[in-house]
Amino acid sequence: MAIALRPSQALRLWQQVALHEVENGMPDLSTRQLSILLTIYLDPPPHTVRGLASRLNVSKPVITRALDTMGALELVSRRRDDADRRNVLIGRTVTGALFVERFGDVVIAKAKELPT
Amino acid sequence: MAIALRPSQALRLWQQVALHEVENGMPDLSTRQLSILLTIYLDPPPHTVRGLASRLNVSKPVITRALDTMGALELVSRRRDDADRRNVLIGRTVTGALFVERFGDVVIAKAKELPT
DNA sequence: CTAAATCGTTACGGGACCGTATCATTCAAT
DNA sequence: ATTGAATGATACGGTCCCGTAACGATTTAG
Repeated sequence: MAIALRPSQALRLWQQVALHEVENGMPDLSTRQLSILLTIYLDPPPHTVRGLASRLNVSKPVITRALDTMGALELVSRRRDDADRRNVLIGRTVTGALFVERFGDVVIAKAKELPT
Repeated sequence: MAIALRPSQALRLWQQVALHEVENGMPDLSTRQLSILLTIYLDPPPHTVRGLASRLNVSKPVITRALDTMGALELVSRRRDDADRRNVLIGRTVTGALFVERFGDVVIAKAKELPT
């Protein structure tokens, strides 16, 4: 079933989650980075630079740079595709899985606290 | 009443909203910037640099820089406090109000599309 | 009236990101 | 074998942001 949100609830939910992330010193990911990270963890693999770039309607260097940064944070991994060695397959990491899982828990918790 | 979200719904909602923002070329705000913007528009004024800094548990320059950037985007405004001219009062703008309102609509729309 | 405290901004060196253009590597087709 | 296309990374100049420290302006305290 679909989730029905009123405007004040939708915005308050986003604010509470964002505030929680900032207050707790989580990585200050941009909307782009977050969309890439969540796509990697939610959509079925394989994920490639070109695929993500066209999915998000951005250039390839944007994806490469985001992967550089999130790779340094160990949120995602990169490995060559043995079948076609031009491709880079983007994968999940333990750290990234924990981050995403925890993030989902924060959303759920803040949604539960929303006033009527 | 509280909103009950399952983990897959919570994460999928965030992904869909983030993807929508990126695809449509909206400003690529960081989590910090978003939390500041939403706090200005959702919490009762007055808002000051020091108040936001302590609310978010970050340093004052972080707030100043975020206000610089979002001010250039005309999402927020700054004016001196006549009562105490050390203070800067942070206010809303027409552009910012439209942005926030539209963002809320995106959240609501994506929540409505969530699979059960 | 002077000294301390407060507020927001700026300075600094360093890192991350931008868009565009170009690159090396790899594969596919002739 | 050679050409062409495709993939991801890199180079470039420029902008934004970081954390720390200092700063000017203003208010408050003694």
